[in-house]
Amino acid sequence: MGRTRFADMNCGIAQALEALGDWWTLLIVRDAFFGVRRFGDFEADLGIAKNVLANRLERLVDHAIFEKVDVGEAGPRFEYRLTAKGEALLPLLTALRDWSDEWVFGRGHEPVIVKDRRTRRRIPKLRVTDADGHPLTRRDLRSEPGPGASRETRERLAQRPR
Amino acid sequence: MGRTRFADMNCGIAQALEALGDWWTLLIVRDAFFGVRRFGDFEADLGIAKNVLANRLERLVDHAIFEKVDVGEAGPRFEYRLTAKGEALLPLLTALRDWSDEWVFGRGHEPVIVKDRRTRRRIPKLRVTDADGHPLTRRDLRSEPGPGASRETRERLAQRPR
DNA sequence: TTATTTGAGTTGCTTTATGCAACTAAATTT
DNA sequence: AAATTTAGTTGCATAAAGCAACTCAAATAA
Repeated sequence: MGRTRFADMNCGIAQALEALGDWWTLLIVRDAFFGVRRFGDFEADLGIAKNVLANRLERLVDHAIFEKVDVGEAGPRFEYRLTAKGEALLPLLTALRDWSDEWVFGRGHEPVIVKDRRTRRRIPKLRVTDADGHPLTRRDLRSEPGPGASRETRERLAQRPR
Repeated sequence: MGRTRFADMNCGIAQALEALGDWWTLLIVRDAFFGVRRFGDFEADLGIAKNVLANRLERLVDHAIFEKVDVGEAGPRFEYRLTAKGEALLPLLTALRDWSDEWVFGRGHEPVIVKDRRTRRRIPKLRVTDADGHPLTRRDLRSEPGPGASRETRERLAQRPR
């Protein structure tokens, strides 16, 4: 039967997890954001098994998050580079780090601080806000079916208009 | 040996994935944001196996993302409720949805649209910005060791000051 | 009062994933 | 020609996920 995949779920979160939810995948993407590009560098930095790394990189290329480039130097030499779709994961990685900086390590115990290269000031934490920039919580939100909603999505949202 | 765990990595992203990175976990949290609270409701909504659901709920309670409450109605009846730490995952879920709305479904094909309950206006997409609200990309950022940085983290950031 | 139903799991078995070590292959350097 | 480097593949052991059947406690129905 294999593991249940989320690819046919009519939900953005499920779709993102289908591409990114395997063990190791987001740490590989994190490394790419730090500038890692080569198979051997991912391997050394993460301590991941070669076969698992090869599988994850293949999947990331299939999902057009990475692009595999032959840099034809000497012997088999490739680079895995972030595409625009991959670079667009910056808010996701930031949300992960924000959350554990606050709730796992605690304020004042962050291992890494991310700053604006120009101004050298910390970047503010991501917040969900209304159109005027006022912070919102789960209870302030209302989910409605969008143009791509399936019948199931419509029914579910009708039942649970929260 | 068991699967490599990320708990001892000195990195916020790794810590978040340690708590949230198992298959199904973030879909369970998503359901909780939609108001699901009972074992049977998670099960029916997700189509997840009972034993896997029980394991994920236990882990989420261990990580203080859910709180297990005996609502003592009739027979064994419990609710799994989001804690403050769990509610703080809103930006993460939003980042996941934002990303696939744009890069998987495409604009105009979103299955679900999230609005401000009061104003009925869509909530803006999350963006990583500088202190003045100007959008930043990966290349505009610089990671520095924080107060909780280990020696390894310091060395790594010194080598790769990107 | 016994039988049935409901919610919330647990147990056992099968199939995938992951971890680990050894091996391959192409091009380069010694 | 032999050794090295990079990027894998293959084979085997263990852990995780899927599935069905079973448990257990309390309420409800017959």
